[in-house]
Amino acid sequence: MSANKSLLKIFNKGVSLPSNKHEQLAHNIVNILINSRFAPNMELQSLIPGINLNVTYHVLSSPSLPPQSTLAFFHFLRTQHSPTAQTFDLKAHVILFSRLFEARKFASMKSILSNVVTEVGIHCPVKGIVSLLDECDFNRHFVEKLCDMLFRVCSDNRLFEEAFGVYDYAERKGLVIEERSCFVLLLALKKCGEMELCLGFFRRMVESGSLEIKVQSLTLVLDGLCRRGEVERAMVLMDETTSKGIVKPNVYTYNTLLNAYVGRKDQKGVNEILKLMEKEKVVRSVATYSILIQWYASCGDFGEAENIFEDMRRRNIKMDVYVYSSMISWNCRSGNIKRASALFDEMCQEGIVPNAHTYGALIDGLCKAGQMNAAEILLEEMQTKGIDLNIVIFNTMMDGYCKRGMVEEALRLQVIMETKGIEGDVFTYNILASGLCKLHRYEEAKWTLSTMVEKGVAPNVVSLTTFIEIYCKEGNLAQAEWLFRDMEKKGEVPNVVTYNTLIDAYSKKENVKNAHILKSEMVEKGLLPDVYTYTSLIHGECIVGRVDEAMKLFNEMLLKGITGNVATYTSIISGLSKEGRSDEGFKLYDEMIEKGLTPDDRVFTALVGSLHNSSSNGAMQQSENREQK
DNA sequence: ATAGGGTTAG
Repeated sequence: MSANKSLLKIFNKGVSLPSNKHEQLAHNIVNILINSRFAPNMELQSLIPGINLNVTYHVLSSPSLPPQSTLAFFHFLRTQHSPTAQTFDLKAHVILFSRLFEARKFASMKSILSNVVTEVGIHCPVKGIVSLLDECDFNRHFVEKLCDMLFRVCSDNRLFEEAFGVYDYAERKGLVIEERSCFVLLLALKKCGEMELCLGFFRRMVESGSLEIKVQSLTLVLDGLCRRGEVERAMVLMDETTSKGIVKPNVYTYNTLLNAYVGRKDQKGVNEILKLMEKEKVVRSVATYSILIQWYASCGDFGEAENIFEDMRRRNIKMDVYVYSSMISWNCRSGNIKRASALFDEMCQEGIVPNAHTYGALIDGLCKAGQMNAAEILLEEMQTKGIDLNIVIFNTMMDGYCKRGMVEEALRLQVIMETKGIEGDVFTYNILASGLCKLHRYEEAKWTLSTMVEKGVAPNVVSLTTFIEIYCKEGNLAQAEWLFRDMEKKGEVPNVVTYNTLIDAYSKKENVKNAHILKSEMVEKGLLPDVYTYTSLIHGECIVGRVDEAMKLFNEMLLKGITGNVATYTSIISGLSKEGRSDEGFKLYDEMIEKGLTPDDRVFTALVGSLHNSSSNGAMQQSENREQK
């Protein structure tokens, strides 16, 4: 009711006299609308040329017209083009909003507001609406609601400047923006990666004092910080807000922080959160257990991961598709495909429906184990169950084929994928290129990597490293080195693998000097040499006959806590054998067995060969003893 | 409303 009083006030402002004529026309229109049961008709259409803004204001604010008809009239104006005058503007919108507000038609209000805010034709719609609200003496509840809605619409449309403007206005006028709306802004800011703004706004929310901060808002901000690696800042923020009793963290909050610490392998942090949860008597959820499984599995402690899983059963925690997918994935990664498959069957029996992630994990496991037939069966099962094959599944299958040298099958899948309307991504092209490279089909590999650029897919470090690898394999180290340096100029950062690729190439070309230079360079850049770096260098030193240098590198590697793999031992044992140092060779062979590594033929050949060069017969004796075992 | 799961190069 009081909204109508205000309407007349707005209406009178800036209306040029005489308005009688306009008033009369408005009156006629209202009558036509009422008589036509509020549906615009031909008669109304004929009046269009006479309608101007003043007429519109009158019609929209007419108390005798029900809000539904006001809305109908508004839509009618939008679809008609007047040859003589503008028929509606921001002010008309605001009048309409006040009518819709009266009728509590909030959904219509919001959708029209959203159109206004995003419409290209209107200059500064948000500022315009705010100043209209400011100038006119509207019902306070209406202004508050419209501000809240405007704020939310701006947030939804990522118009952050405007949203802040509305918030400033509301704050100045003492109007309340709902917490839920603030949450929408926080969410949008986080999604856009605007974490500083997000955090800043959260602080404003806290400082406003008039808002009851919900735990969801806090958790969202903490998660945003954690995802940027700023767990410490997140912890400080949680301390600040919880110690003042502003908001109480729940299991989601703790899971967020726990997950962040797990992600950075921070044992102390993990323990701290678990302790806090216990202290605050926050009960662990399925997600908490899921994160703990991740924690133990990523530390390589699969036994403890299984224990957690069993513990969940004992505690009657309801399992879900996340826990099973994670367990399946970890079992696949640790090479236990049987267990992974059993878990898959088990979840189905328990009525937990596997989704694309679950299938993805198992298919990847099967592909990596070389069981392409089983993977194909699962792929078909997905289709019969109506689970959409996504690009990750296709990439996984393609990689499986490539790893087995079945590039044609991978290419066939690429075609199927494209006919399904899924365009290849950077993974697809990298997988195909490396598959071709493995088969020494370098021209096709290069062609694949060039095609991706034409298709608008930006190459990443992996693509460029593969390119470098191709040049290396072709024996064109100059071109490889050029691409490597050019990559840095382009702002792409070479990683450990990139360096390893070149180091390996130089080592194999017996240019150990350059290989060492690259190793120093990567260390300078803060990249940590890994088992591949050392293996390449050791191999390089061995083939140029500097076995002592190789041994030095080998010990340096162990000192850094890096364990050698089959290739490392093979290289060093071969190197020692060639020099006839069979005692040392056998010693390393034992070490290798102790570490659970399976030696391949090359190791045996080398060791047997070493005996011919060896002056020690003890070694021969040892070897015979071994064979008896 | 906020948290947890699957893919790539040596």
